[in-house]
Amino acid sequence: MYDVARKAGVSVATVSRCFNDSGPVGEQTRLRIERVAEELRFVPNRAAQSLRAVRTHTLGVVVPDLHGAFFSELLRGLDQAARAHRYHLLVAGSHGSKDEIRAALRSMSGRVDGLVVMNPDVSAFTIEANLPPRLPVVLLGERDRPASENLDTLGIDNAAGAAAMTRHLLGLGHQRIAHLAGTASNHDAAERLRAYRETMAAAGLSTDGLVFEGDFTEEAGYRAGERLAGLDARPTAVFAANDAMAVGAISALRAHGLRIPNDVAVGGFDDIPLARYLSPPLTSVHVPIDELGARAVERLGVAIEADTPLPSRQVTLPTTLVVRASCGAPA
Amino acid sequence: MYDVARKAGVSVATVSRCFNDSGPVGEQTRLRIERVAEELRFVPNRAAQSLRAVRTHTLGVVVPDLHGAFFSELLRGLDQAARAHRYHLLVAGSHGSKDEIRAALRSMSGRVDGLVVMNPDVSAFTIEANLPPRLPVVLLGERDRPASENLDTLGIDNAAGAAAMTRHLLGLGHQRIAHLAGTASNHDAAERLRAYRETMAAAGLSTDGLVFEGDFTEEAGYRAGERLAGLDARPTAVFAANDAMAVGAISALRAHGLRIPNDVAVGGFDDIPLARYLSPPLTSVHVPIDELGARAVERLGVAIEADTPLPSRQVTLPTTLVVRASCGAPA
DNA sequence: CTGGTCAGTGTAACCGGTTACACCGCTGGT
DNA sequence: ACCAGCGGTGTAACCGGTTACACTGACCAG
Repeated sequence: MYDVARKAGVSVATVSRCFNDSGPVGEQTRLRIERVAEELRFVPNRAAQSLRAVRTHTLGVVVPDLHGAFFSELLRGLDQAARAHRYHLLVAGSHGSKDEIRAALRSMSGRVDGLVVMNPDVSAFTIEANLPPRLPVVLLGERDRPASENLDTLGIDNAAGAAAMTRHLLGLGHQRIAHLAGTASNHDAAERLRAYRETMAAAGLSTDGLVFEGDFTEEAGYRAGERLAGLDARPTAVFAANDAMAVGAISALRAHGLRIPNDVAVGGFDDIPLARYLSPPLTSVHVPIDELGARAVERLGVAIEADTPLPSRQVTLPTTLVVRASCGAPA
Repeated sequence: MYDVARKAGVSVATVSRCFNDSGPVGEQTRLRIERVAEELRFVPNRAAQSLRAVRTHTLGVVVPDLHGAFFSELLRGLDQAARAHRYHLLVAGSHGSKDEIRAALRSMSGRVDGLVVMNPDVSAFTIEANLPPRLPVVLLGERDRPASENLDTLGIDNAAGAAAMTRHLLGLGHQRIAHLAGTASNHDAAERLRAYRETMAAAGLSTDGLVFEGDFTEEAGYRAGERLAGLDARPTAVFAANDAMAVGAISALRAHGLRIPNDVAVGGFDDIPLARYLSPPLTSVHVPIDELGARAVERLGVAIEADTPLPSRQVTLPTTLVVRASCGAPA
């Protein structure tokens, strides 16, 4: 900037004002500065700007993984909302490791105005300890009540969704309904499993030997599907804790010559965009993923704008059952 | 930091040295500083650090969209590679608009050490004009030769992949092979279409009425599939310019009572992770998406480390045909 | 003619760190 | 006894912008 100022024969203050419309600049001067800036390919240094302005116009996002349809959707929702509020996104994958979350959070300090954190296993306490005191944070799908005022919590109604799916399958006459569980340490996964168990129990049915461990990947779904296909008392329905595992399970069941939904009915969770295009279209529990992102950004935007700590709230978004062909329900 | 220094009874220099191991600090002093820092929840301001150090340990990523399996995979590849090199990721979606690309690029200045840009329609020139002169940039899938020394180009062999797929379908005896084209302005899409046309022509076959416009989405694939199903001289095979459209097309064809691959053979492009789990598993052209990310980060890392402009290169990664069941080839 | 207003501009402090350099006191070799 | 070397520490300049404040000259109302 100093170079631009010198070459244009003005001071840095004038250049700054010219670029930000933050004060009167003579027409001639403005033109001269703009020409020189282009010539020198001057682009303001955002780090310096945010240092001085204390505003970065950037939101940080920390998610366990960048992989898969769910996070892709989430990121899209966040991106859209962020753009609408004129924010940029600084993204980090934490890969579930506490050290990496720590590093990711610390790397955000001073570079973001607010933070969206999805933390499967790490406590809110750990998050706070690695962040500057007054930074607004929205936690996605957190189990515990937030520890401080700056933490806001946004989750989805896992239990209601899982219960609805289980009841739906029960309503179709299924008795042996298997569950492909998600990553054990994950809160969402645990909730879905719990609701499945409770709903089955409420119907007087046992879940012994019907719960298969998984980790939310297609591969885990495939492996579970294979084991399931070989069972003596084969379940007549499968409720996967997410759509990716449902896809994997269907693939394995098909490979074993079983028809969906005739031989085995299948339901998923998340309702990823792809679900409706699968064959058969996948019955799933719709999660308003993009709304999750939109709400998170919204909350942060308000807190940042007002420069006031986030009033600690806990919001749970509803989930809805979306019936398609994979469960064998009549159209 | 000043507060920490005062409370610990030392100067800011000592606090800095303590945090970065950049100089000797007495054992007692170190303990005292660490205790105070934790108490005050002091986290160093990265913006200030990078301003002084001129290093940000962050790579910028500008992609047309954050949505879909392809970008999800790309982001994952970039994230993995970045982590391996101890870099963070600053992500922006450009949404194909020139203004947004401009804004995204300008927002990166001073916040990243290097940049990965995927620019479907915008010229390398536009990119350079909105970036500081010496910033290393890797262009993903760019058409033109880069304009400057700092621009590196990384692409995939679209033509070879599309030709291989077309030849494969021809080899299975198909004559009326339709093509679901990607976004018209997109370079990859154009290349795939061109190679398809040339391969068909080389086999003495016409492509009149066999090319359907699309935009890389499942929905576009579905719509094309519907039109295709209703055709009098229905194509016996479909080559979609990406897997998402293949999925959509399959869904539509199935909805019209057609069997895959018996009635219509289908091939895709990208080989997204899901492809193998579809029913039937999708024949596709494998694109080393994660390697794309890894290579890009690698190149940037070298240029940053050496603090020398990127020797302008143009690298094209090979693509390979992956035959699965959706094309009806014998196992 | 004078004082106030305002467009247009420059000077310098400041944001929050890093680091070159200076300084002090102690140890140990000669 | 003297000086080099080193551990431990402080001072202040610097990174690249923003902005409060001061200043100048033109214009205008009283």
